[in-house]
Amino acid sequence: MHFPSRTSLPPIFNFRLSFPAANLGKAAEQNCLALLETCKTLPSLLRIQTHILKSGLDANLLVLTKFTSTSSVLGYPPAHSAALLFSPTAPTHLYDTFLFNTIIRSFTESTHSKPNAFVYFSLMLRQNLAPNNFTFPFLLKACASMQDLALGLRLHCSAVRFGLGDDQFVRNTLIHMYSACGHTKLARRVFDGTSKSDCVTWSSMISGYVRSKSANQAVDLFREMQVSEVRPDEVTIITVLSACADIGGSGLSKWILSYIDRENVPKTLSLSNALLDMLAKCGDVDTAVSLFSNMSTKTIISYTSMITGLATHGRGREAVELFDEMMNYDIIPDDVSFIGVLSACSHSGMVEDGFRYFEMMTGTFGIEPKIEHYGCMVDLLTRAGLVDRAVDFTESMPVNPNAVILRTLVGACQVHGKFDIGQRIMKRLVAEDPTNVSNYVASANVYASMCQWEKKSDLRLMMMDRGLSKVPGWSSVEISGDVYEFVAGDTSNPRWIEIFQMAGDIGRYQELNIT
DNA sequence: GTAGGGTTAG
Repeated sequence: MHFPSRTSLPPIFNFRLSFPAANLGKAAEQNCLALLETCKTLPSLLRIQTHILKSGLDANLLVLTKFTSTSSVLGYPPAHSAALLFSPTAPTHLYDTFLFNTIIRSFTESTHSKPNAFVYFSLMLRQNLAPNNFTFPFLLKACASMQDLALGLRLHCSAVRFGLGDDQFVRNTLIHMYSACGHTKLARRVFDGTSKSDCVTWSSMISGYVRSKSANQAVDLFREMQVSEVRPDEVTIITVLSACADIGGSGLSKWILSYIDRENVPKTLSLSNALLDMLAKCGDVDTAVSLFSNMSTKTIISYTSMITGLATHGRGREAVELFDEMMNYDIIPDDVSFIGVLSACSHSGMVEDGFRYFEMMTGTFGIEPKIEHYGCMVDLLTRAGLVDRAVDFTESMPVNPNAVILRTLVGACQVHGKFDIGQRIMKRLVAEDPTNVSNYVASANVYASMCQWEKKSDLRLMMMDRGLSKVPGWSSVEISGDVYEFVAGDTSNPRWIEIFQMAGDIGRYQELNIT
């Protein structure tokens, strides 16, 4: 049988097979090999492959090598390379959709070899094997995590061509794929075209809205779901909880809390984590703390949510203590938890502690700092009034500062009267992203505090010249359970009088220091 | 052997 060369593959799926360099520890690798030695049949090999993948190791190279080295059992010819598994001399009667699906899934579950899934998809098509309703969800999921919309669209077409466009699993994964690629509208189109929606269909679309920062739409859709026949499950509730966390509406969060009690939604680890985060983000830190202390198992996510929650409410000392407690329980901190602890230091003026944790991150845990971590450090220094040190730090960073960091610096220069440095960074900021309005606003504030009104209006002209306008800041209030968004002077909402009164009340409470 | 979920600087 003629076997296609890589170059004759359809160009849309023309990926090159690639394997990451050995990314297993030596002990783990030995362990895998020992396990693989015990396989004698294809099903046992597949079982062990699944086991290895579930243990979080990117073991595809090992597994595929094993496919070839167990050739006497499986009937494959010996080969040195995994890519030769499907060599021209391999007995093609062993090829079936199930085998390809298994290989495709193993690649989609790996961290560094996802594109290989598409190589095998191409090979599968070339063998005239029809993909089934298991194949597309695997591929679409890989597509979603690679955020490759073009590829996703082609897969969608392909699924339709194979008569799987209406399959429930395929449709649900399509919704996820489109929203993961940032196209909520396309996701919604698939959602609206679904004749029979199940719980996953609704949850996928709701989480799509949460992902695109449209929490209100997520909640609206959840309300629609309740009218429909479909019952939400634990995952749906977790998704709605994260929408509540984004909105910050306390009535909504109270409602969801009573819903969880009423419907006896089991308080699993994931649900408790989502609940904890929602409570902390909605300002109910004390309830979050008591929930956290009552949790029987706590993961790195539980700790990070709690640390971040404490940090944003100025309880930096407690956040730092919790971080240390976490390490005492042998939970290894990750990059996200370091963002939490660094921001705790920053919000509570703990400069030296911040530097200690920053060094611990690289020194003890070998975590490469990301731009967010550098951002925390710049924030830490500027909040403490150490503007010069912040500027030096920015210049010594191995990565270029992004607009967020530059805006932080410009703001600090304005507050602390470092106008000359401020102006220098300002120019860089506007050059960095000339379409971002907040860059001009940050710069205009510096000129304003220097009373250089002409320069400020020059900036304004430059913005108009480039077709930019300042987006008004909007606020939101909650009146009897509904969250209303409004801008200054906005009377378009039928309840604007109440909104204004409440906004006024909030202002007075602040003046009187009542919360 | 399939799909959706919880933590990320200002």
